[in-house]
Amino acid sequence: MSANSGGKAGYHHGNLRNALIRAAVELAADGGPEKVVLREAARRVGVSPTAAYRHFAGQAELLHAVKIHGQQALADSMEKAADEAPPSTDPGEAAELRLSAIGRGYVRFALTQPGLYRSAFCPPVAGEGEAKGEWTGVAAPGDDPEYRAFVLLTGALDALVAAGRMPERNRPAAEAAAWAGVHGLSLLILDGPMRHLPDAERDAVIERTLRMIVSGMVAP
Amino acid sequence: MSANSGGKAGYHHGNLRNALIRAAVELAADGGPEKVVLREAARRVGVSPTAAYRHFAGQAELLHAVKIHGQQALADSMEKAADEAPPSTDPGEAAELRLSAIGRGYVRFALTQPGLYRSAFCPPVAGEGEAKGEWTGVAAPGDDPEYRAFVLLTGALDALVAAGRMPERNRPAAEAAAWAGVHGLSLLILDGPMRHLPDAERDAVIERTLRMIVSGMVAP
DNA sequence: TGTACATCAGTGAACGCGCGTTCACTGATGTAC
DNA sequence: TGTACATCAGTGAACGCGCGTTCACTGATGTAC
Repeated sequence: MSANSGGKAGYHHGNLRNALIRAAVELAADGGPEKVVLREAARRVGVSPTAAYRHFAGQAELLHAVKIHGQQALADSMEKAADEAPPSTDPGEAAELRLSAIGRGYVRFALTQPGLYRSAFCPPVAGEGEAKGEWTGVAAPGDDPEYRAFVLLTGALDALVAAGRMPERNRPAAEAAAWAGVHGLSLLILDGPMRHLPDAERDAVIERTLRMIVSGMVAP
Repeated sequence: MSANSGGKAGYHHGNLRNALIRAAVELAADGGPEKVVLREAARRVGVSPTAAYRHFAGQAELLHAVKIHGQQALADSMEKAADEAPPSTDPGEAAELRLSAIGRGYVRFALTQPGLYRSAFCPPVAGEGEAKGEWTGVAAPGDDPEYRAFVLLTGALDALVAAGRMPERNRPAAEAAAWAGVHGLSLLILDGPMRHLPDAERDAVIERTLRMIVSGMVAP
C-alpha cells in the first residue's frame, strides 16, 4: 500500500505518524501545548493509544513535533508580512518598513494562532537535544529550520545597517531586543492585562511597540 | 487562642489561611503556578486537604492568592531598583535612569524568582473577577494594589514627559510598549532560546533591550 | 464561677477523572524460495 | 504462481499516579445564663 495521506485504510493506517501530528497540531491550535494529549490525538485519528508508540517514543516527542510546526508557521507569517511591506525607493526607509512588517507578522500570528504560538515556545522537556540552535547573542544558530524566524530578523537588522540607518554600535544583541518587544507584546495581549483591549486600542498598542523597536534600532 | 503566625498549635491551627498561602507561594517559587497544588500545600502545613476548604473556595482561589503575592513582589523589586538608580542633576537624565532602573528591577525579579514571576502572570481562571484592573491603554487601573507595577511605570513615563525628554506624541500606549520589552526579554531568557546564555552575554542583552526601550520613548 | 450548647475548624475515607505507559496479543504485509 | 514465514503495525485491557473535591464525622472554642 502506498502511503495514503488521509484517513485510515483498514488495519494498517499507512500514514499514522503524520495523522497523529496533524491531530496534535489541531489540539494545540485550540488549547495550547498543554492540550496536546497523546490519547486524544489517537482518539481523533481513530486508533488505539498504544499505536502511537509505534511512531513516537512518547507524548513528549509528539509535542515536540507540534512545537516545530508552530515555529514554522510563525516564520511563515513573518515572511508573508515582510513580502507585503510597502516598497520604498529609499533603502533606509525600506529596511525600516521591512523590520516593522516582520514584527507585525509575528504579533499577528500570535494573536491569530495563540495555541500554536504558545506551543512554539513551550519549554523543551529534559533531553530534547538542547545543544543546537540556542542563540548566543552573537552568532546565529545556523540554518536549522527551527530558527527561520530568527534568521529573518537577523536579515532585516543587517539590511538596516547596510542601508546606513542603524549605527554599528547598536547592532550587537539587537535581535534579542527586537524579539523581546514583539514577544512580550504578544503575551501581554494574549494572557496578560491587555487581554480585553478593544480592537482599536490593541492596534494602537501594537503600532506603538513596533515604533519603539524601530526607534531603538536606529537611535544614534 | 491568639492568631499564631507559625506552626500548628494543636487541633485548631489558628492561622491556617496564611500558612497555606505561604506554603503555596513556596511551591510556586520553585516550580511555577502549575506546582501550586492544594493537597501539597496542606501536606506541608501538616493538615488534611479538606481543611483548606474552610479557608478557600478551592484550588483556584489559593492560586489567586499566590498570583497577588507574585505581583506585589515584582513591584517591590521594581521599586527597590528605582530607589537605587544613580542620581542626576539633569531631570531629563534622571528620568531616563529611573526608567531603566525600573526595567532592570523587573527583569531581575523575573530571573531571580522565575516561579513567582510566572505566577504573577498566570492567566486568571474563569470567574476570577476580570472586570477591574484591566489596562485600557489610556486610563490607569486605579490604585488596585495588584497594579503597583503598572503605576510605577506610568509614573516614570510621566516624569520623562515632564522633564521634556519624551515628546507628548510618544506618550500614548507607552506603558504597553515598555512593558512588552521587559516582559518579552524575561520570558525569552527564562523559557526561550536565550535560556543558556552565558552571564556576560545575558547582561549585554538586558542592557541592550533597556536601551531600546529608552530610545523608543525619547525618540523625536 | 460553672455549665450547656451552638458554632467553628479540623479529620479520614472515598470518589471520579484522565492521563501516560506497559503488556501480551493478533491481524496484515511483503519477501524468499 | 503459490506458499511459509519473518516482520511490521495495529488491538484491548490494565496499571499506577496524583489531583480536586465531597461526605459524614468529631474535637475544640467561646458565649449565654
